[in-house]
Amino acid sequence: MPSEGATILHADLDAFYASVEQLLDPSLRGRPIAVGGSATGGVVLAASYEAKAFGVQGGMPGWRAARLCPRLTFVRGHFREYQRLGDAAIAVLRDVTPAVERISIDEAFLDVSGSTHLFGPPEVIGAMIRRRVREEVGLPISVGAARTKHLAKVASQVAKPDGLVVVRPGTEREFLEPLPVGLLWGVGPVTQQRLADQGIHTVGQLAQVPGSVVEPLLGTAVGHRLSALTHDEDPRRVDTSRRARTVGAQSALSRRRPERDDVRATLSHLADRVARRLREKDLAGRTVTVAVRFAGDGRATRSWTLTQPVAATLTLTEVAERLAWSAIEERGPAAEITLLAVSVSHLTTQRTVQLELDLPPQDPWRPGTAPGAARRAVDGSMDRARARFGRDAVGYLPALLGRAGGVPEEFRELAERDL
DNA sequence: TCTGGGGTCCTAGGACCC
DNA sequence: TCTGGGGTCCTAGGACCC
Repeated sequence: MPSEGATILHADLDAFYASVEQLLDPSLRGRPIAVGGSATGGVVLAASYEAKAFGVQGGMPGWRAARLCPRLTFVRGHFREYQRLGDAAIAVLRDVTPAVERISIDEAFLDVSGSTHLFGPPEVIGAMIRRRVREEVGLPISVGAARTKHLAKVASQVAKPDGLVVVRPGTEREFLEPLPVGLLWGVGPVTQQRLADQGIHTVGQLAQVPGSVVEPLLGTAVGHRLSALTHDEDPRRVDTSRRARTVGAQSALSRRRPERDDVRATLSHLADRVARRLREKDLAGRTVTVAVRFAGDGRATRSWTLTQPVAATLTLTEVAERLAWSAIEERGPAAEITLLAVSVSHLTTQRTVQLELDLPPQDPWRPGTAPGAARRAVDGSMDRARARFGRDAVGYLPALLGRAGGVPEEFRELAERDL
C-alpha cells in the first residue's frame, strides 16, 4: 500500500457544458442557464452554478427546471466545442504525467507520484493544473488529491466549484467523517435512502456500523468498497488503457403502440449505429441485448448470446427484432413503448473480414438467409461511402426517420466517442 | 406534464460440467 | 432411490455515473 503521499489526483471541469456556453457567449456569464431542454419539454443536460442555486440539475425535465428557476435561460448545446475544449483540458493533464485515466468527457484521474520531483508536491501540481486550464482553455476545473482514486474523487467534489482539496495521508478519516454518504462514489439515491432508513447520514456514522449490518442492505460489493474506503484500503490504480466492454445505442420514442414496421425501422437504425461503431474499431460481440421501456415506467431487457461474434448490421437487426418482440409480447397486447435500445457485449477484437462466417445451424435463432459474405459486402460499401461522403450519405431508411423528437446528432456523437 | 444517450458493475437463479 | 461441492456461463434486473 503506497503511503508516500496524496499522489492520486482527480480533476473535474465544473458544470462543464454550461461553463463552455458561458465562455463562448459572455452575455451568459453570471446568469442561470440550462444546456438542452426547454421550458416545455426535453431534458436539461447541464446547469450553470447560478441555475444550480435554484435546484436545477442535469437530467431534469425542462419544464421542472423552468418552474424552479423562472429566469432560467435555455441554450442549445455546442457539442463539437465540448469535444474540443474537453480534449484541450485533458491535454494539460497529460503534460503533467502520462499516467492519466480519462473517465468521461470532463474528468480524469492522474497518478503524479512520478512527477513530484519535477513539479513539486501534489498541492502544487493541482494548483498548476487549475491555473493552466483556466488560462489556456478558459474553464474552471476542480482538483482533489488523496492516496486513492475514490478519495481523490470525493475530494474534488468537496472542492467544487473551482477549488482544490488535498487529503493528506493520515487525515482521511477526519476528512470523511462529516461528509454525507451521498458524496461517496456508488452511493446514489436508493442507497442513500436505505442508509437514511437506518439513521445513517454521514460517512462517520457509516463507519461506526459493522459490515455485517451494512452489507445485507447494500450488497457485499458496495459494502466492501465502502469499508475499504473508510479503512483506507482502496487498491484501485490509475488505468491508462481502458477498453469498452459494451457498445450500444438507444432512442426515446413518443409513446406508441408497437407496430412491426415501426419497431423494425427503429431497431435497424440502432443496429446500424452500433454495428458501424463496432466495425470502425475492428470489434465484434457475442451477446446482443435489447431493452424496451414501456409507458408507465416498466422496463424489460432480453439478451441472446451467439456462438460467433457479430458486427454485421443485418444480423444484429434480426436478432434485435426477435428479442424486442419477445419482451413486448410478454408484456401483453396493451403495451405501449417509449424507448428501444440495442447493445452488444462480450466484445472481441477481430478483423472485419473474419466475421460472420455464419452461425452454426443448430443455433435456434440462426439469422436469415443472406450469407456472411453478402452481409460484409453491404456493410463494407456503406462504410466506405460514409468515409468518403459523410455519415448521412447513405443509411438505412430509418436512420432518417429516427430523428424525430430526439437529441441532436452532435450530442450522440459526443457521447459515443472514445475517450 | 412524464424524461436523453452513453456507459459500468453487481446480484441472483438456473443450467451444466466435473 | 437422491446426494455433495465447486466452477463457469447465461439471463434478467437494478443501481449508479457522466
